Amino acid sequence: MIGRTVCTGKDSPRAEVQRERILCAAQKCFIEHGFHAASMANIAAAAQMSAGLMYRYFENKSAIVKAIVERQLQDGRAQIEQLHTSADLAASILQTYRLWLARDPSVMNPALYLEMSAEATRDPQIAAALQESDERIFEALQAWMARDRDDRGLGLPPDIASRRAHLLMQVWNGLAVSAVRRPNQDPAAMRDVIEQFVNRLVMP
Amino acid sequence: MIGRTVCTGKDSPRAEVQRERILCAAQKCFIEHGFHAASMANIAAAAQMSAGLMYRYFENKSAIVKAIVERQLQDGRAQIEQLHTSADLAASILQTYRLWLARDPSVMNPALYLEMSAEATRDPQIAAALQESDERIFEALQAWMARDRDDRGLGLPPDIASRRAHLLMQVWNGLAVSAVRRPNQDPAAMRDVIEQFVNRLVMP
Amino acid sequence: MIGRTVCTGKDSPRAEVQRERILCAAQKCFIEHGFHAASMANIAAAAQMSAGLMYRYFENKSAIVKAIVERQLQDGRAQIEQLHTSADLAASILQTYRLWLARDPSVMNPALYLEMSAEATRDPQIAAALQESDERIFEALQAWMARDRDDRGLGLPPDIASRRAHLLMQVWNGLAVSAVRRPNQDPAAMRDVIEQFVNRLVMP
Amino acid sequence: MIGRTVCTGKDSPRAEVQRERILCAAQKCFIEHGFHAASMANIAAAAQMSAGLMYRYFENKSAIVKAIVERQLQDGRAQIEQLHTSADLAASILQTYRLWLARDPSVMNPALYLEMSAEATRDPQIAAALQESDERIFEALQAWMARDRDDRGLGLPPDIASRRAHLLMQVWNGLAVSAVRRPNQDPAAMRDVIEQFVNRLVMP
DNA sequence: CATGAATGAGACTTCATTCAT
DNA sequence: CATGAATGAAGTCTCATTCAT
Repeated sequence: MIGRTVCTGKDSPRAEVQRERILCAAQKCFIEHGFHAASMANIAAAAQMSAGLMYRYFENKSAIVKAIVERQLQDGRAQIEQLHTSADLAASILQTYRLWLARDPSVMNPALYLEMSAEATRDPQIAAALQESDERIFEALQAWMARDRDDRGLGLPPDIASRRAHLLMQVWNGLAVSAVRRPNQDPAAMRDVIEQFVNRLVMP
Repeated sequence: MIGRTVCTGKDSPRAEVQRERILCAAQKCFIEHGFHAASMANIAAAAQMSAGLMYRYFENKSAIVKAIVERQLQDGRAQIEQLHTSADLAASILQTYRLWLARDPSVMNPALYLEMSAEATRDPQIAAALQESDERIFEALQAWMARDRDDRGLGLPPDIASRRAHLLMQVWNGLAVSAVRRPNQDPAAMRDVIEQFVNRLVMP
Repeated sequence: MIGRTVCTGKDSPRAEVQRERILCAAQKCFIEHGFHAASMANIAAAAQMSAGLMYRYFENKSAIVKAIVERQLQDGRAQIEQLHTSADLAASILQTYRLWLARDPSVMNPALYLEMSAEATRDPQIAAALQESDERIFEALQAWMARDRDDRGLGLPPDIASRRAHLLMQVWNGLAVSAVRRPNQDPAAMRDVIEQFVNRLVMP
Repeated sequence: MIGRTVCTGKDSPRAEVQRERILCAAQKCFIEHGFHAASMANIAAAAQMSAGLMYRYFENKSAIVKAIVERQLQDGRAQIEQLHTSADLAASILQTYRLWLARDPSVMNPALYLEMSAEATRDPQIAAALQESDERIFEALQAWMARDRDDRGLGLPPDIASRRAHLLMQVWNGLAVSAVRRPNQDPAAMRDVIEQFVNRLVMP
């Protein structure tokens, strides 16, 4: 212990790397099998480690689920933020939809999004996490819509901004459902739908 | 046995009644626990019958899930049909949303809707059922929007009708997600959102 | 259901027989391996049934342990009762000690007796069961010692009866410990010890 | 390395200190959780060292258990020896009982005493250790009772000394059981019981 | 000397499914 | 037709022990 720099413990970089491996594997398994059907053994195999080892980094399976939920929410918020920082809202939404259809692993997975939403009706912790995240999204969208056009906002009156933020969230959610239910849909077919919608959404 | 009408077999009315009991119980259990966490024993208890008996009417648990999925799709289509037979589209959508928030058991359950949508990414049969149902919904909506106003339609040109049918479906899906993720939302708060959306949706 | 007498459920004779099988097996395993080291698989094998089936009759392993504890306490009380209904107390105690040394399965097992006593320091439910049982034993002994000699008692004054009841319990416990720790002891060697003790115990 | 006394190996003072730490921790854990339920991780944490390190000083968990058993036997013998070196036997026994009830960590722990006695029926090594220790205790007690009163003995004839030594051991064991099973007993309530017993025990 | 990450066996428990009654 | 007892596989989780660092 003396004169030697050890680097262990639950906060060590090593531990962080392991947690990361587990979460990557878990995400893959949850997408493939769902939260309940994916087993700890599945995840361990995907993470190339023994099942027991995972319990060094996560208290139990539920903790892994929670962590994945948290991640998905983050990924979702990241995608939403791109919307109102992009010059072309319609193109941005369409791109999101494309990534969902392509099951791009670097963005929120829409199937997980639905599954964790359903799970929220059974698990209060998940429900709370989702609500909080949705709240943050809504506020960010509304703020952006109400902000001055000079300040990269839409310059809408607050009450209209609120309604449109809500509507945008519904459509965003709806597209996530669509991406899951109609995975072979040609995203181009949605281009006009989205453009028309956006045209009216941003209309003063 | 003489003078008595024997009425057995899988298509007897009795069998139909039993299947019905099982499906009612299953729906309740699936809503409460999810497809995977609900056990055959749970369902049997809810249906007030033995677990073994259920296998006389359904090949296995998966068959019950499939049947519930079919039912939910039917319930969903029934709700959608109400939309374009109603005089007031906005009120009708809002009412749908209200029922979802109230977890009214006589209509499609939005949590199940999300869960089975997620499940569709894993089960091709479910995926096919969903796609077909969505297709039918889309066509009905588009037909209604394209039909003459004299004939209780919206009288929109076909390409516009198509886009707006798509958009309506996204919003409908989005509201289902909302009903699950924000179960304590005051439905009245959505009234203006929906009305504004509908105003533009039905605009010639 | 109609016109047929079914006999199932958790209170059926069948269930009682199964519970008995499980408890017999469990007792054997607990004696052989101890409460913790005996596994549900051990018990299932000894009971010649699958491990899962045991959960139809007992909620969990702990419930089996509790049931065995309860049984042992009953067996112990039965042995104690024999003491003061017998004409020859010393012979009766010696016989108890003999049975313990012989590991006679029809009487309280002294090793289990010690193990469950130790377990009582960790499990409040077990502790409560033991205390209650000890209380009943003490009161029975004291009552017997205080009862008139005409009424098959020892005719001792209450305070003396109380002290001697306590002392008898200590020796009884001590012999149980002895039976476990010195299993090869010749019981005859204890005859005089017990007789001398009893002579003075019953002295007016 | 010149001029420095290297002091390693299994017999170094350092090693002895480590073993001591481990045993202290193990005793605490065994008392708290029992031999089986206490984990090596528990013990390591209590000893403030890594789990792996313990294997440098003990071959395995069983070796630690054995060492603790030896310790308890030593502690027990130390308490017994106090009995026949004390002027007042009854007071000495009562004091022992008091310390047991108080769970004083500096004396033999009665719960461990019971647990290891039970374990002796499963583990021949433990059984042998216990028998040998009991033998030594018995002989010491008997010798004391047979020794001349001038030589701080009781001056009893050998055969009587033998019987009374046995009886004393039963009562001693019985009090250990009592301390475990009736932890809330007021020790003063046992005073008269013990005094009466001792009066007759030491009677010529 | 010391760590704690890693493993593999095994513990408890649940559950879909079958089948004798 | 109906039961629920029974099984076996599988799931979650724990833990003694080893070993690279």
